[in-house]
Amino acid sequence: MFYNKSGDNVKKQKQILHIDVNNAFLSWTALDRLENGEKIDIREIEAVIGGDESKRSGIVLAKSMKAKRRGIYTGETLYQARLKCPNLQVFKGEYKSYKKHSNDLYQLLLQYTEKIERFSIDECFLDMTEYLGNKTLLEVAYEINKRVKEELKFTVNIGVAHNKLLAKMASDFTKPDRVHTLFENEIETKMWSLPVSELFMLGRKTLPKLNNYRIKTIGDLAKQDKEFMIKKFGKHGLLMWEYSNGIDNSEVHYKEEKPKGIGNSVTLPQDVSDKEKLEKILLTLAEQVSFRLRRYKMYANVVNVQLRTKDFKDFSHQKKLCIATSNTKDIYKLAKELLNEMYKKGTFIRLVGLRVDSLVDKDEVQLSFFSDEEEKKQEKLDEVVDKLKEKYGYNMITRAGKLHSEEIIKLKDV
DNA sequence: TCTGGGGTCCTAGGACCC
DNA sequence: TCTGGGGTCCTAGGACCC
Repeated sequence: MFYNKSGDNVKKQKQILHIDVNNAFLSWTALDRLENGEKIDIREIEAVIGGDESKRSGIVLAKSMKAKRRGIYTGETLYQARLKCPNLQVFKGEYKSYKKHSNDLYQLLLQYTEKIERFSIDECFLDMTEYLGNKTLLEVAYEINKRVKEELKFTVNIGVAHNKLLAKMASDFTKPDRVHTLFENEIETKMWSLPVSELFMLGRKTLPKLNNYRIKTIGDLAKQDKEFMIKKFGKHGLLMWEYSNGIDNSEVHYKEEKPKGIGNSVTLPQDVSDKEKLEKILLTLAEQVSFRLRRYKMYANVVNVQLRTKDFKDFSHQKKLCIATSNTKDIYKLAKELLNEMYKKGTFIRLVGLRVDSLVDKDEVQLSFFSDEEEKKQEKLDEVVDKLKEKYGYNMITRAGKLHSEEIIKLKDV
């Protein structure tokens, strides 16, 4: 606690940085290629990282600055991107490599503060409040920006502010390789003139609703009556109103958190209307999901199955398990039930998803005295299979039952 | 549209209980 | 009964993020 001139308690202002890797997947792929002796730096040409069109996942995951200047944006189809840019070069990504580069960045940032929240694979929040020493927040930002460039060979944008929201908004200003401040006295000049769609947590569904109320800029939103926003948009309305006014009291969550749910889903190479096939796919997904669950040493209480039809309609059903479990067989059994109750014969399915929710730590669960022999046997089986998977790689070990679905969906490394 | 996959959080309605 | 009101749990769906 600190004191102002009148002797009142005032909370010390937080000193926050938001680090955002520029065109992360593309930059990191560029580095890997250069390392392998390739001559062309794909950051310097019209290039994107894209999904696999033959697997019906042909979308843009990241783009170079040159591709961006052609109007290509993340999430659009490769087909659309090629129309805008006929010479576009498309490259595949490698998740493992991204993880490594992300860790390299994290290790460098740890030299400045331990209070780092890994917001995604390419974004971090730093709470520098207690770690500035005799430097200013801005000086640290420039130092990090320079060191990342020199030592890690990619560039970052850094937002400098007194809360996470403003730091995040700031890092999104002009790109790449820039440091931007967004302090309270700069909100009006730097943020309020932006289109309201630029505000964090304001998505494509909310934009037209706001436009209906003649709200076009973040400033327009900030000047709305708070109660009006709550009345029209509920909690989300309050959140948007606060964000537009630069209000955010959330902390930097630097302690590693356990997941609240774990899920895997797969877009099928062809639409499927055969329930037996869907069940096989569910078994494959159940193996994947429960393997990840066991790796976290957690149990699930809820199983959720998602289906997407060929015309892109999503359905999901979920159900509580009788007892929390991480058992492949138990999770698959309930998933199959859910599929059976929701699948209408003859419907063409494009995507199948399986996720587990309401996760609890394994050692916080009361072990049942009556867990029967069959259950113990299943646990042992999972344990043995998991060990083999850890040793020889996830895809080396399969169950007989799902062999057929392996022909349909090829698993990636977990 | 030739439209990914992994998450978190919120809302609304129904069941059930007091 | 021509039936109140509030709390909690469960489920389905949707919005948003990277």
